[in-house]
Amino acid sequence: MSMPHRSRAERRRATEARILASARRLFAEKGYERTTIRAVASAAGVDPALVMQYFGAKRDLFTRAVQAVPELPTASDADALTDQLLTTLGLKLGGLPEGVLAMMRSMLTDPAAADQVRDALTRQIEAVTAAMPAAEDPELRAALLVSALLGITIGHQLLGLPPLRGAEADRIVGIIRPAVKSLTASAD
Amino acid sequence: MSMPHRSRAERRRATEARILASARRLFAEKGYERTTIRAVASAAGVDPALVMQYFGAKRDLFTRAVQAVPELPTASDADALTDQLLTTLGLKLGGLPEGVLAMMRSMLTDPAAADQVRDALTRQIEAVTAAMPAAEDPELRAALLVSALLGITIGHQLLGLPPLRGAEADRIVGIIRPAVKSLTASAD
DNA sequence: TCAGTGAGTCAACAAGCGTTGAGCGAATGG
DNA sequence: CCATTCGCTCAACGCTTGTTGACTCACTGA
Repeated sequence: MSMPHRSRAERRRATEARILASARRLFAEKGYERTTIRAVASAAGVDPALVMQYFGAKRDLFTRAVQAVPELPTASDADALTDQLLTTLGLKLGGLPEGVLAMMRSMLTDPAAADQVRDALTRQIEAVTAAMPAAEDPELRAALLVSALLGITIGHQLLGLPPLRGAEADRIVGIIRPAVKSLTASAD
Repeated sequence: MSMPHRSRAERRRATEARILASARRLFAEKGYERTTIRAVASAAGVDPALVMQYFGAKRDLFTRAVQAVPELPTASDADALTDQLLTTLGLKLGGLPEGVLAMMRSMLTDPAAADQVRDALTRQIEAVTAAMPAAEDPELRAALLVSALLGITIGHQLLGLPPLRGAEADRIVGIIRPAVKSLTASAD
């Protein structure tokens, strides 16, 4: 059934990956505080002490579990910007990676996660500001736009708001896109 | 200096109120899990056991601390609806009550808080849906609208996103209101 | 074959948590 | 003035948590 004989290094990397995957899943599901090392270990079929041995401390495990997907290239025109926003916040391409969900889940109750999200969103806001034609208050408008999309992501992926829960991403994007475009354009 | 002689009942109600206020502040600041009974008691200048004696259990204290402000009357026309939405999500009238902030702070990591927020938002969504002219997908549009405003509230009150942090509510409302109105109207 | 490495387990620690029951001491009311 | 109530504290409980050090034992490489 299983792979017959793997080298020690292979097995080690496999267990480490299994632990990391369990950690990501649980962090995304329950957040930092309510996820215990014991639960991660048990989900990975391993002793709690091994988790510490491989990752050092719970905080380090969390850091490893949520370390960001590579930054998207800065969009130049409004259409590309819209797509970038929708993708970054997981409204396209079948949801967000579990690590990002874990970070979002913990951002309101864990200061470290809050800092990380704040930084990421600030970068997004700067990109949107730069790509925005000379409207009044471009920074504020960009921040409001990004926050609004964040809220939709939360309602959809983290809170499971009934009408959003069942809706496919395409229908959501279909409704949002024109609104986003009208906000990034200079007209109000 | 202080009130000279208060009755026993008065003093008791005063301490109970002090405990509840401390609980609200800490729950709003740190969320359910990271707020300890000991911290609440210490902030209220009181022994932890007294908190239990007055409120029964930590969960009950939380319930008391976040019990909702009275529901707003359902708006009939689009303008009133917009105002109601902006007010409910704390974007008008100088921020949200601390109990609501506490509920929001905990909604991603505490299942009970999540349920309560989901219910409150669902009611809001139903109100918006009902008040919306016959557009396509009114429920989905309403849910997206409410989620977007929720996101703005989070970015503003809970995350403290730099460009939103300094902005007064009036400027934010000034930018949002036309967008909300254009979304609640039937045109897309 | 055999010392040695290293993956993984076991048992325990200290700290912090929610929660409890007994007790103190001042205000109360007759 | 005395017995009682009651707001409040004290000290401790049982439990869970992150974390650690010693141990086991299968596999490695010479």
